[in-house]
Amino acid sequence: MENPFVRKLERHVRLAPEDRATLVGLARQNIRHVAGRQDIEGPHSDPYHTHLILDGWACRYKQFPDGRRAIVALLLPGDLCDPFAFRRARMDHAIGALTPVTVARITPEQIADAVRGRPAIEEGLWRETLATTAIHREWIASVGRRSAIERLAHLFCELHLRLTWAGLADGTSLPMPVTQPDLADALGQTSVHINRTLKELRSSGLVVLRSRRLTIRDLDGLRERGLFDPAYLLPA
Amino acid sequence: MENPFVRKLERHVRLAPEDRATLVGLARQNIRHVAGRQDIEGPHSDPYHTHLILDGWACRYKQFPDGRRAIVALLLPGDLCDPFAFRRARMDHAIGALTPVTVARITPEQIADAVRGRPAIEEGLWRETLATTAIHREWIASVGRRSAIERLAHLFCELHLRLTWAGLADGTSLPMPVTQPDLADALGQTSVHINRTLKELRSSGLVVLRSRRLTIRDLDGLRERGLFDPAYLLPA
DNA sequence: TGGGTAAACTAACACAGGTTGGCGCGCGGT
DNA sequence: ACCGCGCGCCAACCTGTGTTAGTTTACCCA
Repeated sequence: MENPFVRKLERHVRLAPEDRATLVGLARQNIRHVAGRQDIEGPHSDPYHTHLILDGWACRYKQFPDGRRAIVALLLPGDLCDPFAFRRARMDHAIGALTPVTVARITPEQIADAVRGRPAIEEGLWRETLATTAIHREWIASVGRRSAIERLAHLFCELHLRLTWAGLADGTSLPMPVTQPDLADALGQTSVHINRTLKELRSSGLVVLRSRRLTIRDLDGLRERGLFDPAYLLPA
Repeated sequence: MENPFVRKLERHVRLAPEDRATLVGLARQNIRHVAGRQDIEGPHSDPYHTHLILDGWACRYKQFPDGRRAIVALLLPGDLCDPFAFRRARMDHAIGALTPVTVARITPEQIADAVRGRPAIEEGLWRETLATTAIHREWIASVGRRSAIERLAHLFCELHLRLTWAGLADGTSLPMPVTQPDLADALGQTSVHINRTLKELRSSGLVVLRSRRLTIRDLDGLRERGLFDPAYLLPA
């Protein structure tokens, strides 16, 4: 069973065995467990470490004074939060655990060491960063111009691919350990409407979501419903 | 009258005179003019050059098969599109001119040359890139959780600061050379509703938008209305 | 095995924002 | 000076999604 982090980087670059060993080393030190619903990094903190998600799901979110919450990114196992973030000090948002989460805390020095003399790793981290930006752009388009059902279908398609590449999906069935209010905050809707939309996706025979697991019944249909084009996720 | 590009980088790092000269040099070669409503970079192109906006406004946008358009970023004078994008080949979106635009086309080699031996420039480009990501996150939060009037107020506040830092705002009055349908596509609404919202902002005495120029009548009020916290735009 | 609790689910109603269609101004071109 | 047309603007109507207020289900712990 291979490391999701290594698997994901290998989509972008060819890694030598020593590259792989270096990466696995990063993922073994400084392990920390965070309970579900707890912050991994507070909203105004001054982060020093980068976090590598080893297990569980987390999110970046912004919270408004009146309590409204916007989830601006989902962080899955193998995702690295801001490998180069040490260049910017103050957090303008927070990182929270959606489920119980295991992370490795990595220092800027460790990253610098891992990158030094290992161009493949640097290139891989770079491409991951660019892919993350592409996901941000797609989310803006989604929340701005997709309907409720398109948005949900699109998100499911994205997560299907991301989890597949991390080695965490079982063909067409994937873990989905988040609540409906979480999905609502990620898609800019209410949990009530997420529920309605889920029902519609189910009754159209596209997906089934049960006991924290999503099963895609009709992948092509789902992609069509969500106007999903995987181009934005693909490596160059 | 100083270069907006140089001004913006100087918000992040201290530049030596030779740094400045290098940057000004980048902005002088390979000038290209693009008419309004034309693409600077097509939706599936394989870009080689980075574009530095010298004059006019542009945007990144995604277009759906049925014609819906989502503007996912606004590019103002002094903005550099993807300084490091040469690492990723295929465009998953397009870059279009909203007004007539003047750009400098910059090759990866030129960027590498400018960065070599000039750590301040590299650091500055980095921070600009991180700031861009922060803007993306804020837009996701905006479209996801802000109401129509909050969204528009927030965008105006953001543009006010960005243009001020580029040296293009006149105190509390700024150029706003985009149409209402453009604003609608940027904020995930319809132009009709943008118009309604604009009227509301006007009648509350917050802003006036006339002949492509926005005048902010009550900056504090506008920021409050848009739940605007400039933290996400600030350098570390 | 039951009781507490968080999440899933639903129905009824409310409203923000979308849709359609139309009017008129202002500006660029001839 | 006139024409054309994109854009700003507006009104009436419509609908997708939000709101409120539950009931039901599933699961954890005593």
